[in-house]
Amino acid sequence: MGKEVLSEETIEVLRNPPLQDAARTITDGLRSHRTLLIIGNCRVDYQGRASSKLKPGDRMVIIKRDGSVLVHRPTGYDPVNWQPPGCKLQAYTEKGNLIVRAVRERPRETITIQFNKLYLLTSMALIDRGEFSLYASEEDMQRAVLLHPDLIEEGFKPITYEKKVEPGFIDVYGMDRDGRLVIVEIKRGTAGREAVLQLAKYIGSVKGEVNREVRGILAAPQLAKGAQKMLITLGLEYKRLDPKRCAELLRRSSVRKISEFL
Amino acid sequence: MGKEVLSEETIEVLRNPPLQDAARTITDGLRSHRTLLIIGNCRVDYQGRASSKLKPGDRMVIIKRDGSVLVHRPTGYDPVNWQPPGCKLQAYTEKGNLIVRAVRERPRETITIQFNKLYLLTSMALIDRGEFSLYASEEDMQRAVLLHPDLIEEGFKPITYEKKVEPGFIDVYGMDRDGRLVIVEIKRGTAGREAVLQLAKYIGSVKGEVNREVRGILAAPQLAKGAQKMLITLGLEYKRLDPKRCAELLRRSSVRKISEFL
DNA sequence: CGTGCCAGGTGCCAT
DNA sequence: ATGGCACTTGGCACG
Repeated sequence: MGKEVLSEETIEVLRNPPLQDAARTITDGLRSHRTLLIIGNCRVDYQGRASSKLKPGDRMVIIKRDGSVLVHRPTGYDPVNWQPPGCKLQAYTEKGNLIVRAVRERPRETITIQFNKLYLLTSMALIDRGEFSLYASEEDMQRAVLLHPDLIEEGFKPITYEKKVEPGFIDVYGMDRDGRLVIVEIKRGTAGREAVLQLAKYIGSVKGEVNREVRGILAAPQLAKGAQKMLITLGLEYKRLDPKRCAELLRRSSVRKISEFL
Repeated sequence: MGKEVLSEETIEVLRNPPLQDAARTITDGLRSHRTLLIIGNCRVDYQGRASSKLKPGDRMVIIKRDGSVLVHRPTGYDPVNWQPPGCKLQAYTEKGNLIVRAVRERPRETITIQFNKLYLLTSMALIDRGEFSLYASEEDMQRAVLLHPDLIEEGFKPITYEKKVEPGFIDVYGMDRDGRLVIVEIKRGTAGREAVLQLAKYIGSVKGEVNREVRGILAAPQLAKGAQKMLITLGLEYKRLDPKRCAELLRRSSVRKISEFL
């Protein structure tokens, strides 16, 4: 797989450009579907499902090649104004201002950005084919196990989750098909010796309370080398549990609240 | 009111900077709470409520002065990775890469951005005190109803708004021309089954308290198909209410404070 | 297409 | 801190 590097020519930077020049560069950029970044002082109007007015201030405007538009203030996670992908754009000067207008059909919405000064204009041909993967959180995996106990083993029946014992909280606490107590420790990533130790501590604690056999199962996508040895030594078990599969299972189920399970 | 213009010195632009220089500029920028814009080739890791991996590609990273972080790909409305305001940041080089790490406590979440090449680095002191106003929100609709109760029906008299009952808050609570209690639930978009359910819950709660007839009216611009059926089944009513029209009515009236109505 | 449902939702305001 | 809920929610899956 070759590394792709952007050549210098594919990124154009104008500092404090005259608005006329800016309009031309933006129009060119829009035509060739480049990514545009406009930083300057502007006001913004929005008309659509709702409507809004934003008085002048310094903002960053991102125009992506799929036609999405983001207007960002210097604070906050959310864009103050925006347009989702697929809208039609135009840029021009009018009465000494640079106007950028983005129109979306269905629903009909318009945002109009009016710059009186540009600090920076960047027109870029960014290349991004990097794969993105999102994995479930440990909480999600816990939910999945409660919802589908067979993920641990056939006949497993959860009794509680996050059960408090002396050393901490047991992820899932239940019973196997033969009525033996089972403690499940879930890890989202590769489970190391530390996880095994954690599980062992819980088992010790529970054994001290109930005085009968207690099984311990470490559920994780992968087991570190040293961890396997340790598991065997301590008489504990391992069950492969894939975060991605857990996430899929949850997506299919409509149960959201963890408290609805038991 | 004087117009504020950013002086040229308050915006620093580095093109294709060595990563060492970039790390220094970013660290300085973080300390002085400037807005940072980093464009380059990077991979991103996220660990927190969930976890994610993003393989290398060209991205735009915005670091705002409140500690929010946005990683944007060249397409899409959403940032591929992010951190809400208030997180702790650091930047440094390691093995020839520029690392930017943003950590949030409660919930503990970390994103790590690893650049192998920067195309552009901008450090800015943006000034934005422009007021933002949004019209035709659900709050506007509520205000409009309080100001012009006839929007619901002739003779409707509001008693309270945002009345707290067991399951939540009643948007508008009042009485019809015949002295029957009325609960109004307002939605600014198409009202679905969920909205009907919400209304039904409030009615149940109020009926349990007052032991007399209670009408329920769902006010929204549109009713989803399944919702209509459900409304009829539950003996509830629908009143068309347009957010834009509400905003219009408010503009004509000069009453702004919602507390001045009752 | 509309309708429903999830999101690393985020944000705002209440107790 | 937790709860309730709106959002120009946006996004996706599904009938």
